[in-house]
Order: sequence, then structure tokens, then C-alpha cells
Amino acid sequence: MSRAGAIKPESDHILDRPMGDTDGIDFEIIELLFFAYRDFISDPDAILDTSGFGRAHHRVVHFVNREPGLTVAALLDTLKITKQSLARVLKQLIDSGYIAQVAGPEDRRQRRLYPTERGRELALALARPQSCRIAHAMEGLGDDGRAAVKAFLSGMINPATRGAADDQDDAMEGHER
Amino acid sequence: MSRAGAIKPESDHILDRPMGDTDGIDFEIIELLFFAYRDFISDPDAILDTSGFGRAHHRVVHFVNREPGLTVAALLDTLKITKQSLARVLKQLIDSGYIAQVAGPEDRRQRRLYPTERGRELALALARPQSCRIAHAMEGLGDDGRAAVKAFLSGMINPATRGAADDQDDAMEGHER
DNA sequence: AATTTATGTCAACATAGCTGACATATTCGA
DNA sequence: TCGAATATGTCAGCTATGTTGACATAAATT
Repeated sequence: MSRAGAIKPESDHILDRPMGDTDGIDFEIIELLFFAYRDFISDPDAILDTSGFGRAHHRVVHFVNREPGLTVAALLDTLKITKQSLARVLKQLIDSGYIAQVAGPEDRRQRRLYPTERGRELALALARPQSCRIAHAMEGLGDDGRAAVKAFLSGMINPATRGAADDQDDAMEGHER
Repeated sequence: MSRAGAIKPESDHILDRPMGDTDGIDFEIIELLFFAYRDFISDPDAILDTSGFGRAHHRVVHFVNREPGLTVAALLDTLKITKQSLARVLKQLIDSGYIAQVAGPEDRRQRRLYPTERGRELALALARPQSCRIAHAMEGLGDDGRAAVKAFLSGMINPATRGAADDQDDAMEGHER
């Protein structure tokens, strides 16, 4: 039924020329990023399907393992999702024994999040294929090429976010946010 | 209620050491990719919110503009989603006048997809901030650095996908898939 | 004429995001 | 010390976007 009407829309100003590089836009990198990221997350996705978890769980497990003891607020800030959204997956991860909560030593309102051994194993299992993929993609590159990749990716990140990401080796204890 | 039980799970083997670079895993790039991609799609997301569309629409509009006349089957293959999933957003885009369908000249079962001027404008508007972000991230890099970035991103893509992405300038007419 | 192909469509479901409202425990400031 | 602010949890419902399975139609192929 929608068939007959759609056949010859000659009035609709149809364009048949590809949107190309005449517009000064770097479509190549845009598409490379799309495909690269899609395949990049397909590796952990396959593992997660087995465990009954999803990408949301992946992110939580990852960051809790990267910064044991981080607060719920800090995690929310990193993930940029709502607490209701986090609550769902976090509860499952705690109930399944991948993550444990401990009341904050100073501020006992806080629930600091720690990985269990099980949680650590999962995080590592998820990171491994991604690391392999990265290593493969870096294969042909020299130190300067690798540095360029890091500089590029850093430059893609918003300043506010970048602040947190750059300080990945700092504890930043004392002012969570 | 879940409060009392969660405070002191000393039996649970809690880990307080960050999952670090002792495991031979490149967590830095993993996180850079996560943040970079998140911010990368936040630009078009903001525009799409205005139009009442979402990321799914973005992808469809993008690829139809990049390869006008592509078939539904080819688009499904690029996006790697089901036809039912595509149908929803495609219908909206057609109804709103962003994309037009034309029966295939040779095989009239095909619905070849073309952008309208409106669709082209939307695709460009969505690509522009992404291109700016990329240009900014590339700023400090020389030609070799830029080449390294492209090589890296290409290397991150699965071979099957990479085939299609590499041929982006080919018409590939005659064997859609 | 029968089958395969390209596409569309209906129905039901899952994941993961969202808003809004409200509860509880704890800390902090006046 | 009391009231406000903070950190977190939770209930209820909505949206976007993916999934599977089943079936319909038109056109091409054999």
C-alpha cells in the first residue's frame, strides 16, 4: 500500500550525488570511528551475552576495577547516566558478587565500590580482547604513530571529561567530583 | 534494608588495588576510545534532540547520503541491524521527507534510497560538528600522525566490515553484498 | 507454475537510557 | 541542637532502539 505512492516521487528533489569531500567534511574519519567503535565493543559484547550482562554492566565493572573505592557519585559522573539507570545494573552486579559496597570511612553516607575477585576476573576477561584488537591495530605504528593516536583520541574528548581521564593515575582523594 | 547487610562484607575478598598496567592490557587506549566516542556522538545527539530523531536516524541519513541509491539490503548490511529495526526509523525519515524511495531500475523489487535536499542538509548539519571535533583533534599532528590515526582506526575494524568501508569511493554496482 | 528474493509489516519482548517523586541515613551549618 | 543539605536507594512509568518469529506481496528466476 505504501508501495504505489513511493515509486516516482519526481517532485521531491531527489539527490543522487554522494555526499562527498566537496563539503570540507572528513567523512572518512567519521566512518572509520563508527566502524572501529562498533567492532571494538563487539568483543566484550560476545562475552557478556554468556554471562547475561550487557554493556552497562561492562562499564560499571570496568571503572570500579580501575578505581576501587570510588563512590557512587563519582561513578555516575564518569558514566554520565542517572542514578536510576545505574542502580539497575549495579544491583545486579552486587547481587551476583562481582562488586561489593563498603560504607565510606569518613563519610558513612557514601557507598564505596570495590571489585571482588570475581569482578576483577570479569573486567580482565572483557578488556583482554579489546587490548588485543588495539595491539593489532597499533602493529605497524612506531612510537610516534602511537603517540599520534593517543593525542588524537585525547583531543576528541571534551575538556571536562578529559580532565578526569587524564588524571587516571591520580587518586584525587578528597574531592570527589 | 539492603543497607545493613552491605556494610562489612569482609568475607567477600574485596580488592582495593586498581586494575592496572601490570596485566599487560592497554587500559589507557580502551578508556580514551570510550570517552572519545561518547563525546564524538554527543554533538549530533544534541541536534537530533531538536528534530525529534535519534542516533538510529542519524546513521540511516548518513549512509543514504554517502551512497545515494543504495538498497535496503545494502543498508542493513552496513548497519548490521534487523530489517524490523531499520523499518521503524526509515519509515519516519521517509514520511518526514528526508529520504525518498525509488524502485530499482533493473530489479523493481528493490527500493533504492535517496536523500532529499532536506535529508542532505540534515546529514551535513550532523557531520559538521563531528568534522570540527576531528579537525581539532588532528590539529597538532603532521601528515604522518594523521596517517597513523587512519591506519589505527582501520586496523580496529573487522576484516569483513573493513572491506565495505575501504571501498567507500567505489560504486560497487552489480553485486550488493 | 513453482520457487526464491527483496521488501514490508504485525506482535511481542529486552536493554538501557530518561524524568519525577519520595525515603533514609548521615553530615554540616547556624 | 535542630534544620538543611548531601549521598544514596527506590518506585513507577516512559522512550529509543535493538531482538525474534511469523506472515504478506511483488517481482525475478528457474
